[in-house]
Amino acid sequence: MRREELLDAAEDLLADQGSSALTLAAVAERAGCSKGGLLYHFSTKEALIKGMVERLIEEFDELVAAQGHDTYTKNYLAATFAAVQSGRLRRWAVVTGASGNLYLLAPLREAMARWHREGLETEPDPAAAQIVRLACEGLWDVASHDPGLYDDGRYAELKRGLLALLPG
Amino acid sequence: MRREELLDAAEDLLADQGSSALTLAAVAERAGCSKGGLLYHFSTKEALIKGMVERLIEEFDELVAAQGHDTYTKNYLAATFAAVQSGRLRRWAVVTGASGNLYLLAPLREAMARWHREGLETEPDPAAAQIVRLACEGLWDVASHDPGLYDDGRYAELKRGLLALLPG
DNA sequence: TTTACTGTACCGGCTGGACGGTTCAGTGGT
DNA sequence: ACCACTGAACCGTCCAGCCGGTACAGTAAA
Repeated sequence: MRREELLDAAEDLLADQGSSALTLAAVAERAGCSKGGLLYHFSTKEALIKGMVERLIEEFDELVAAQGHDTYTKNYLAATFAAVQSGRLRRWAVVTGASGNLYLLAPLREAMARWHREGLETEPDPAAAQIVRLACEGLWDVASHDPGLYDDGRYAELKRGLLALLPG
Repeated sequence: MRREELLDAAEDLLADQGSSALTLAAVAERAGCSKGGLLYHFSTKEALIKGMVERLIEEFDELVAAQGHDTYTKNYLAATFAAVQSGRLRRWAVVTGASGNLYLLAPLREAMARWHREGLETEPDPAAAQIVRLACEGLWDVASHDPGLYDDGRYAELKRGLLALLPG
């Protein structure tokens, strides 16, 4: 399926050249196909961006669900580290791609609202859970702007520190 | 001085219409002046964006310095809450404005790298300080995408919770 | 097993419009 | 006389979306 490769190409472009580099021609070239081929899969530029946003949300939700802990926060924590360390879910790239029109960003904002509320009140220590989730958010942000800040050892240490804040 | 108003207008536009709304004509109109007047102060669009980025960094650094705590992390925490709750420093808007060309974003990335390293190792509990700073980062992010998530009471509670993680 | 047809996937040239940036002759307050 | 603009005209570039075409795989009647 060429669709995924086109989304990857768009994210590549955003990640290493910024949002003004996201033109249909550039995406097509990066993916090794023609503009017409790109427009066959995504009939407008907006559709392409929507595609990136939806994929990001779906994949992260799946990643959270795939963790085997007993609270949403712990799963969220594990998923965040998995996403950030693998570098596969480039959230910042997608956000900047969608930042042109706010309604393209709306699904992501809704998802974020969900990620920071889901199951919060039923957790053993809601205040700690909230802090951990915010730190995860911050980690994602910092890691995309300053990739060299943490190495694997630092990540592991940080993860232990965050888990220690959570009861159980 | 019209300069500040022009920067405000640009941020307004970014905050409530997204980055593609940032055109010279739109900024001028929003600020209530002409395109010529805008170009009198900022001779190119890049200069305007650079202006926003520099102002954001300077104002936040001043805000941190203006707090009276005994560690950088505590000052950073207090400054973040002040910035987020007042809504005056619209970091997200500035970031999206600058996300078109990565070199415009570079000063902000350097500033972030600094904010997450400065004085970290000399603090009483570096691991806790790191978590608190990441949570601040996350708070800034979440607050800009989901402004309704926290009210004043929640902010106060969260701030107490974060301060409690720091020794002293 | 040839022919005719259908749908899918993809190509690439073209154009209309928007936008950044420039210039310049005013204007009004100080 | 100078600063801080105004307002409008203008230009060149860039780019999204359109559209006419191509290649090919499957399929099914004759």
